[in-house]
Amino acid sequence: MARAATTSDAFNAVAEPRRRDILNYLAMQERSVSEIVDAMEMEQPSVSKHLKVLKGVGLVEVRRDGRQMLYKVNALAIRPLHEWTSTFERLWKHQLLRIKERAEARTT
Amino acid sequence: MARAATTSDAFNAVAEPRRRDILNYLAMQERSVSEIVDAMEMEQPSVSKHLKVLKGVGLVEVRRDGRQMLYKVNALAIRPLHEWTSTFERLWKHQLLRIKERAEARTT
DNA sequence: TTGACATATGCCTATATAGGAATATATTAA
DNA sequence: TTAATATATTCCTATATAGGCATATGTCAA
Repeated sequence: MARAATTSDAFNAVAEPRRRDILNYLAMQERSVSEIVDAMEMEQPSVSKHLKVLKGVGLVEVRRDGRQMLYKVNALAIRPLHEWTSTFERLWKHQLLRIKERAEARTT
Repeated sequence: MARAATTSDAFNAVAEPRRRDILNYLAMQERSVSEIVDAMEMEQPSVSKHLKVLKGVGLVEVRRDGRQMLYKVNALAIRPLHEWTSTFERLWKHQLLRIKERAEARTT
């Protein structure tokens, strides 16, 4: 079997760096496709395709404004990723604590 | 061009559900490959390959113990994902607040 | 209606897998 | 040394893109 589809879930969708770039850009405010194209320095069809994937997994929402399509982030769709990573927070804090302890042991 | 390599970074590595399963399992404690195979109900070569990818991006660490290889999570490698998602936390809290406000407005 | 502007979609190609099967490598016990 | 156990690697295949290019669709202005 091949790799999982990027459209399958938010984890796959944000695995693509350009899509994270787009989400970062949209985090500031709602933007039209052409604004994204200018900011990202990507081809317009490429941006439209990435936006389609992001929309497919609910990471962005769109509304039409005349000839323009205005996209914005749906941050709630990112929360599951945040929660998954949070389950490891206890572990890395423990790691950092041990690193700190070792550093102090050396200085003492 | 094709899709980015899963070995390129942690974002790509955790995009694969089976690899997240493995990380979740290892979060509890260090495990040998065969323990992972039994727990995940996957073929051994498949597990070894996923572990190789995880190791490649620093998400797990290994040590040998006789004939066994013991893998454990390197939680610090997950922190960048957590931090990236955190940049959207303000936004989804705002969303939730608005949802709550609307709900209250209806009941009032 | 026609032309221009803003986006989306279709087509094609190169590439990177995941999984299955078979096999190689490493380590320990007899 | 040899057999057995534990993992890793190789080979092969089906599949899912991302990006480039051309083109279709949608909307507004004249």
